[in-house]
Amino acid sequence: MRKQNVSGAVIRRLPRYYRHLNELNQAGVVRISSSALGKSMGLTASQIRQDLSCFGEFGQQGYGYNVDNLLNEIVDILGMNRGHTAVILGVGNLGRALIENFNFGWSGFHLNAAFDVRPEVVGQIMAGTPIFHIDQLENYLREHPASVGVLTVPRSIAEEMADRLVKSGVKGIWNFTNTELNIREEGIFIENVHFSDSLQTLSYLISEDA
Amino acid sequence: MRKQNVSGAVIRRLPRYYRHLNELNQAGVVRISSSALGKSMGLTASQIRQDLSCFGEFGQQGYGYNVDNLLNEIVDILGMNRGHTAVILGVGNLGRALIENFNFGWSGFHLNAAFDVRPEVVGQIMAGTPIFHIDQLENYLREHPASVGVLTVPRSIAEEMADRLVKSGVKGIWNFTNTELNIREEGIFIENVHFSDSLQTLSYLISEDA
DNA sequence: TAGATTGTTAATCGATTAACAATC
DNA sequence: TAGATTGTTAATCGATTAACAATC
Repeated sequence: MRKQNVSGAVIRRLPRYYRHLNELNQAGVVRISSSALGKSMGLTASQIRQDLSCFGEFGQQGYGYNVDNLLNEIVDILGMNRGHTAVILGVGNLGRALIENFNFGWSGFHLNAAFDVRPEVVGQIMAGTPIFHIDQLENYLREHPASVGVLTVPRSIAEEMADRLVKSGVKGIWNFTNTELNIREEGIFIENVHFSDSLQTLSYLISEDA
Repeated sequence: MRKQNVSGAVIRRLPRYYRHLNELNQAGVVRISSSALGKSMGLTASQIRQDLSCFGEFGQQGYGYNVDNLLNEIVDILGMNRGHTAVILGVGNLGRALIENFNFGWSGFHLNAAFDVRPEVVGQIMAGTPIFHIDQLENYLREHPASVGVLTVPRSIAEEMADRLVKSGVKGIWNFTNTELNIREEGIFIENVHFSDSLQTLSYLISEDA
């Protein structure tokens, strides 16, 4: 797998491949051609073959792709089989929603712990996830390293918490705080989930031409 | 404002402009040049001028852009001043997080109501938003049309709920269900917030080359 | 074998960047 | 006026699509 020259556009399509192949797999489909997959996903066959060729040769002439095999390749490409771990900072409504309803395992992650300051939640175990006081963050991460820190704290402390996560060795930050984090450390990746950007895009689309 | 030929890439940058200009405005900055704005946002001056020129001429030679004025233009372009309204379907953890913590007003929306089936929540008023039984959806929307329906229901009923929203006249669906909705009606827009796609992208980035 | 479909190279299309005349 | 900076046209770069020889 050579990932040096892979464009962001290709990377962002990989999770969609994962989702679609998963559905095909569960529906019992054994093989699929790039044109059939493309049709069902709204992509061209060319694009699918081009995308996959960034990572290897997974198909067979005259046959297409074995669904199960390709699914496993995508899992490997996405790094979903590396035993990644996560901790959540901020157990407000959104933090709780992630703890209780989001399936980290489905994306190859294990959620180790969550952190907050509020006495009502600190010490609890929520859907199997222990909640510690934020003061314990550094100690905890020293013992139990996390691949990713999930930021669901208030905007006002986002930057500070992000710094603490990075200092404690996370490789990525999953940022729900609707701020642009100014991390410039080498090799730290930030993935933003900006609800308001998303809603504003929708606003644009539904608004009549003026 | 002519929006026929505006590419998705440009549209997705508009909310970022909104965010940055807002911060500049609050910091008391009165004017800014495309090169200064670009530097602070990590874009080229060319791109900013090119982007804005899709919608009009908002600057002045030798001066740059008036921050307050440009901010208003972006608000108008994004349709944030059209009195858009929203309803939420599904008051689980995520629905509640949006009701209680997400600032719809900041994106130009008013959240009118939410819908669920669970007796514990139906009839409640949550952070000012009334929660009705889903059976009341059509009646309610007939009286109080909504621009957008927010889908925070379980995956299993996502498609069905989306259909009901579309039949009741929403123009857009803000989809948090991690499924691809198969709406093909003319002029209905779907904006997906796929948490797992986002986390898997991060997984790819933090995973070492194999 | 004949038909199907791959991986890859070449062609096209679109988006970003650079350059510059216009002008505040 | 001189300096700065726009809006826009042209050049470059990158991503998508088309074509096709290789081959299962």
